[in-house]
Amino acid sequence: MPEGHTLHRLALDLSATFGGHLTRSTSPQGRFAVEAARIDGRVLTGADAAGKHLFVELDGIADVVHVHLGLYGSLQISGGTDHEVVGQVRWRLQSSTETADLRGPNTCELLTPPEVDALMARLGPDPLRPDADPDRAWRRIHGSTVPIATLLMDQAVVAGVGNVYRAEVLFRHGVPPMTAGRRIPRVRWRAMWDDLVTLMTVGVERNRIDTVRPEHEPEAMGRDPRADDHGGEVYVYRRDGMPCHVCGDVVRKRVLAGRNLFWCPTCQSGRPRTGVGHQ
DNA sequence: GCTGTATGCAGAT
DNA sequence: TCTGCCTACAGCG
Repeated sequence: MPEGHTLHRLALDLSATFGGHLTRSTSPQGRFAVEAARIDGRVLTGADAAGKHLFVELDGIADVVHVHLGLYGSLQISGGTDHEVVGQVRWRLQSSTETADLRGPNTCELLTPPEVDALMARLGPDPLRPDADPDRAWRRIHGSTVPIATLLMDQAVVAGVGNVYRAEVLFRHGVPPMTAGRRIPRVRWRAMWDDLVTLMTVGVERNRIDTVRPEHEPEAMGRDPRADDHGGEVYVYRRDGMPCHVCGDVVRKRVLAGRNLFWCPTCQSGRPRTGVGHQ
C-alpha cells in the first residue's frame, strides 16, 4: 500500500532493524546486481523518506539507495537470514539476523548526493516531514484552474498523498473533487493540510490507512465491521456503489487523469450542510 | 491458464 | 490523453 506513510514507516523500520549493522546486499533477480555489489558489506547508517521516495544510506559511500515502490512494489522485513527467494526479489538486504526483500519497485538505484538534492527539489511539501511548509503547496493550488483532486495527486504540489488519502481528505472536508484549486479558500486548504498531517501520522503508526472518525465507525453506526474491509477503515476509497457511511447516498467513482476517483455526491456537494463530521 | 486490476509515474503523442 | 513499466493476486473459464 505505498502512499507516503508506507515509505516513512519503512524508513523507521529499516533504521531500527539494520541501523548500525553490517549488511549484505544481493539482487536475486539480477536487475540491481551491479549496485548491490557496490554496497555489499557496508554498515547501514540510516534510512529516510520524502513523499513516496525512500533513501538508504551506507557507511563509506556517498551514493544513496533510492527506492520508489510505484503502484505495487513492496519491501518486506522479516527475522532470519535463510529465507528461500520467493518471486522477483530486486534487492535483498541482510544483517546477521534479519532480511529485507524488495519486490516490484518502480525504481531501485544508487543516486549521487546532487541527484538526491535534485529529486527532493521537485517535491512539494510532505505532511510527514516536520519542516514542511503548507504555504508552498498553497501557492500552487490557489491560482490553479486544475481540480483539487488532481492537484492533491501531484507530487510537486504535495508529496506523499496518493489515491486513498486524496479521496479521504476531500471527503472529510466536504470538498467536491472537481473544485478548481483557485476556488479552495486558504483556511480550507490549511484545514486539509492539518488533517493530512494527522491522518498520515496515524498511517505511519498503524501501517495502514484509517480515516473514519470514531462516531462513524461500524460499531457506532451499527454496521458490520467486515462489510468492506480494505485493510483499513475508509469513507469512500473503493467503496463505489456502496452507501456512504455518513449520509447513506451511493458512493461514486469516475476516472480522472487516469486514476480512479471516489466521492460521496451528497457529503461533497459543496453546499453548506448540517450533518455530522464536516467542518 | 488467461485477464483485469492495483494505494505510481514518466515519456510520448 | 495515452502507453508502458515494475509484480502479484483474485476471478474466471
